Amino acid sequence: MVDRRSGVPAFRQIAADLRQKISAGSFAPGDQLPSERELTETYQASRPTVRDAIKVLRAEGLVTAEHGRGVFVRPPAKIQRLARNRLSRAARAQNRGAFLGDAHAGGFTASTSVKVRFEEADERVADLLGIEVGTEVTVRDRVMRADGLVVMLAVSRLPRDLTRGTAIEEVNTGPGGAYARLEEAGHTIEDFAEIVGTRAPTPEEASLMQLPESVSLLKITRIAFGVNDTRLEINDMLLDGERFELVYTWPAD
Amino acid sequence: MVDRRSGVPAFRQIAADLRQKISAGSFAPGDQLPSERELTETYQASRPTVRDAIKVLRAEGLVTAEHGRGVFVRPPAKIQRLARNRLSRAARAQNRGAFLGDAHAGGFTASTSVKVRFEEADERVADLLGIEVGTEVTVRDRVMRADGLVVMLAVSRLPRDLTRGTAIEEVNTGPGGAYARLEEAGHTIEDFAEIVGTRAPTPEEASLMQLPESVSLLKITRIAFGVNDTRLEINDMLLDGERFELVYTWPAD
DNA sequence: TAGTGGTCTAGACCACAGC
DNA sequence: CTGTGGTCTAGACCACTAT
Repeated sequence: MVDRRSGVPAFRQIAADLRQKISAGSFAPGDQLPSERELTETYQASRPTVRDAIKVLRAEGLVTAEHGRGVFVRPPAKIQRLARNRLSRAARAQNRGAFLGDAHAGGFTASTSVKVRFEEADERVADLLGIEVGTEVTVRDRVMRADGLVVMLAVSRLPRDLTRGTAIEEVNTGPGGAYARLEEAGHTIEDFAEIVGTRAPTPEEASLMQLPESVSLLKITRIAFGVNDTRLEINDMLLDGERFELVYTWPAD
Repeated sequence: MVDRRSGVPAFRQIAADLRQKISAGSFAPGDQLPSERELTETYQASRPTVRDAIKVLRAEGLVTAEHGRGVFVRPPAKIQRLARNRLSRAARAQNRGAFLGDAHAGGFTASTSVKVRFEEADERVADLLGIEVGTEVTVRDRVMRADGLVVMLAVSRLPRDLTRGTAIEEVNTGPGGAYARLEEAGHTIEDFAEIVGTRAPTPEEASLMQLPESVSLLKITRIAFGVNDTRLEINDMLLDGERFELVYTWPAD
């Protein structure tokens, strides 16, 4: 039950006990936990105290609560590793864009929905692309799904001068994706940079990606460099932090 | 103060109002918020409701609560970018290990505390280091501080065969850090790989890093490769996700 | 000592899911 | 309809900080 004299708050003891039962397999992935009212009996605690315990487990991503249904043990996320060589020309030559290449490697079926629009560069975009604020940019707004679930949001922006007359302004960019079209148009990609951070999802992102609000997102900004430090594209990506790992490799000098 | 008929929970309305006041500057960084008892008066809500609102702001990293003192507005996080060239031999030649090199670049004063111990490789460690389970490994357990605040936890493990008789088994590894000692001992580092993910902190990590429990951590596993795909070191690092961004660059094939 | 946040209780009513 | 989680109340006592 709960040791009232231990100095450890009751809700933490309850959380620890439930956590242990989950990892020991007493509650299997997908199982429903006892209802909050039942747990008040089990642990001889009030309902807010039991709820505080469940809040801890939710923040850890171990369980999800579904209003009107119950609290369920989340299946452990299948980690999908995204390696930097997903951007290789070899992969493009096999007709795949970056995400479809990942899907191929990860063994899941992928689909994307794309919207193309045009906008004027704001300060951040202008700075990253090395252009003037207000310059027209082509925006490709993509939602990636794996086995039907939304796993990634990506917004890429290119100076419109680079995309005019190419399939980059179409929903379907054709074999090899936008990078292949860029290089066909004579804009060779010399280097990539990725800036990786993490943040909590906005409520809209949480519902779109069907995530509990407590899960954190991996935020990646990729910059594609051309010759002479020109910037060809920036791509802002958001991934479910529990489902993805990123792998980077480089030679030691 | 709180619109009871809007359908929006009271604690979210209160959180939104306080958030707005913070971003508008009514409460400046470092300022103390009104006490929970005062806020119950202001918003005509019970104390648990007010506390739920504050919990939201804590989860967002906007405020911190200090027991017995009050709730304070957190200074906005200064993003520190860690670039892959932090591991260059050039930086080591300037007498700095990776973290102190970062500190130098970031303009903050850094300190570390180190504990060295020895243990037998568990399954994960053995797999990553390419050794047998149970092989003795040297463990360097480090806590990094910047301007006094804990910003990073790092645990690196090396096969003990590589470290015997070197300063890697000492608390102070000497100029250039453990990587410099490895190379002096003839173990040239050929490549690095980093696996980047994110997760919630355990309660212990949260208190050690003085973070709200709901903030997410960047989790990095670095592998240092020697010749012929041998593994020289694995380094498990945890960083405050709000304060750090990682930068990786590579040529486009 | 007074004021602060941390924890906890024993209820209440609501919204949602499923039979 | 019943059972679930979501929200909320009006208190209470404790632990910590500062004076």
